[in-house]
Amino acid sequence: MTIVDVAADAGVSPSTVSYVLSGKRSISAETRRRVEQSIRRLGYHPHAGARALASSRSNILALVVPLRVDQNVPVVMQFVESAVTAARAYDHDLLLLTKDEGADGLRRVANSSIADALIVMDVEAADPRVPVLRALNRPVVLIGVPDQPAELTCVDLDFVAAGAVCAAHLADTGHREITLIGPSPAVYARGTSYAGRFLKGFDRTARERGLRAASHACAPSYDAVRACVDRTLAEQPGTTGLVVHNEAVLPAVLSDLRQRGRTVPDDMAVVAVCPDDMAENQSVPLTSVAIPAAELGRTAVEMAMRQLNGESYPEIRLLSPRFTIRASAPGGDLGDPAEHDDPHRREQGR
Amino acid sequence: MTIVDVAADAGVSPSTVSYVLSGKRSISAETRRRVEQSIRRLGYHPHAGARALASSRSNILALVVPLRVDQNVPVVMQFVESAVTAARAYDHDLLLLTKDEGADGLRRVANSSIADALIVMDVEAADPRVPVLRALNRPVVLIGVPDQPAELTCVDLDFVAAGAVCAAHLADTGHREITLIGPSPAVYARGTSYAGRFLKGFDRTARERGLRAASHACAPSYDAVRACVDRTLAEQPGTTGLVVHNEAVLPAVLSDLRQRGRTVPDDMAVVAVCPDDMAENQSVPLTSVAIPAAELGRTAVEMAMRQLNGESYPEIRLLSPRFTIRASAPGGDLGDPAEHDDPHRREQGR
DNA sequence: TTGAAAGCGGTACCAG
DNA sequence: CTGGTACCGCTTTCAA
Repeated sequence: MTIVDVAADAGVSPSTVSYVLSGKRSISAETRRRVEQSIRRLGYHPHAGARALASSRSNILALVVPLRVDQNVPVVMQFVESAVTAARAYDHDLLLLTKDEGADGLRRVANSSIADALIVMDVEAADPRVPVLRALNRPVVLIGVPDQPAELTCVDLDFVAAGAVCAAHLADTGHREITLIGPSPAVYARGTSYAGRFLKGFDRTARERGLRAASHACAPSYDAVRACVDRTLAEQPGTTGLVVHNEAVLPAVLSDLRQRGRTVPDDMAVVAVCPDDMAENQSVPLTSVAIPAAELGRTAVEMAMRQLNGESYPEIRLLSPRFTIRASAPGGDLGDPAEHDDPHRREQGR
Repeated sequence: MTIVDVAADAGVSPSTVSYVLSGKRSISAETRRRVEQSIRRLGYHPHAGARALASSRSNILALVVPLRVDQNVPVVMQFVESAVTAARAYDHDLLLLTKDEGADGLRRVANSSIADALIVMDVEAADPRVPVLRALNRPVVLIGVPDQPAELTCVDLDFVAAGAVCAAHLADTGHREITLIGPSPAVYARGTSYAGRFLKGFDRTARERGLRAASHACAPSYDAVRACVDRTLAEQPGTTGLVVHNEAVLPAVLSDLRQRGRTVPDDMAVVAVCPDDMAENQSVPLTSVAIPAAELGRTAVEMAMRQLNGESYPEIRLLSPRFTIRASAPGGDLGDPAEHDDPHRREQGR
């Protein structure tokens, strides 16, 4: 089944079939009808390789994901799902690469023209892949913001704002001493920028609002969580609010608090940074900043497509956090214990 | 940068360069050295489309995954990770498709020669994609076993054996009344075969060992878990052993039991079906049958490659379950309460 | 509005 | 052991 067969069947030339498919020149209604019918009748699908060779477009986007299972699993999945869906809407497919392939993998995929553009997740502050990507001469979209993003398009959640919103909510609802349970030490060690950016927003807002604030990295295990809470209660026993920026330990934190006899939210308010469905499905529904994985995936694909069409110049887009109040850290208007009420609290979102 | 440039640089013909790359005919050491050096110096990467066109091999495997976030998330991720890694070892890349694309997506990818072979996860009993796959005339590997697998290669965990092992362990350690908390009702509704197969092994073994056994589907929410445990305790109050074949609700089950004041394993033994790292990282380490996601991914790729090389005929391969005893349902030799000891217990694995 | 034909960059057959 | 070259199937320019 080639374009020649279709052309013969429809009684036109191959180029006409090609143009019917691509819409790059006008075709009489009658001709189009005949060609489309032949295509359907014969079950014709253009050969991807031939098309890529002739047009220098593969209609494939490479997606580089951190497939290490150490963290973020549901976030990565949601991201990937929305990215493939968005890509299909632009008639593109997604090729999956792992972070392990490193810079060589990027070069291979780009230089062999397997992919038209690259989307790279989990970008670190001084990511060695960044200079390579810049030299690739192909559209690139980074998820996350490296130290030197020059000339590269980036998109990410505005983690500074997210940290600020979490601290502000606790301040608004009367808490005076709060603690951030952050990502695993490994994340800080790798210099993944979101960890530091979130902390920055958290710290700054806590300071501005006159709160006493601490923060601890926390590995994804029950023992690490226990140690982390131990430390919190020892160093800052007056802590009444926890911000958990680490999806993997959410169940552990809630379970640990329960074992200590601390009720959420009465003895300890908890604000999380995680996908909404995860926040809704804990033992206590969690007040949270949503990680907009789906929106990031869709946006990344759109930015890549725009670059492919030459309609875009480098840009760093930070998505505003969406904050949702649930049971684990109610707003002042939800009838929580009056002693924590604060008449000066702000609006819930931003 | 084309093969002609490399040939000129090395002072040989294009075909020689091609043969150096493919190894399909013998090349003198000296020539090979010169060609390889030119390739490196020029940073040459063969054009994937051109290669696919000429050789009718894209070196791409299509992987169809259930990207709905409703469940299985870590399992799918692990599977995908090991599949990409295995594919790279065979010099192939992975194209990601979602189940949503359905039969049309399979036809598109196969007929346009984007992919050389297809690996399809989450296959249902009467999956409408199965006949389509059979007609595709390309290598296919199914993860899961449909009702009519004729002519198609399948690989999966031996869920019948897995269900049997779980029930047997509880029987071996003295339990007389046990309950299976199964997958979400949606999974049964879709007719995903693993649910029924596990139940079959569980039921049969329970019967053989003279146990009283019940089973309930369970949606992935705290409420559903609570209802499920309520029902278990109401209908069969003597239940002392739970088998949980539903990764999503594991934390909820443990948390619910704790809230009811039931200690694991003393008041209630728990056996899970889940990946090992998940079993190890619950509030109580879980005795479990491992879901061998990584092994499945690797095996699926190997089976696909073997078919591509014409070295294989249709086969259904069921991986034997690997059972690991941890704290939530100790073996008789682990010093658990003596009243549950059973001198006739068998070996732990199979 | 349509057709003819020259590539796109490899592969693999046919020669030598 | 190596070279020459006819394709692979589609896109796109040039002509009509």
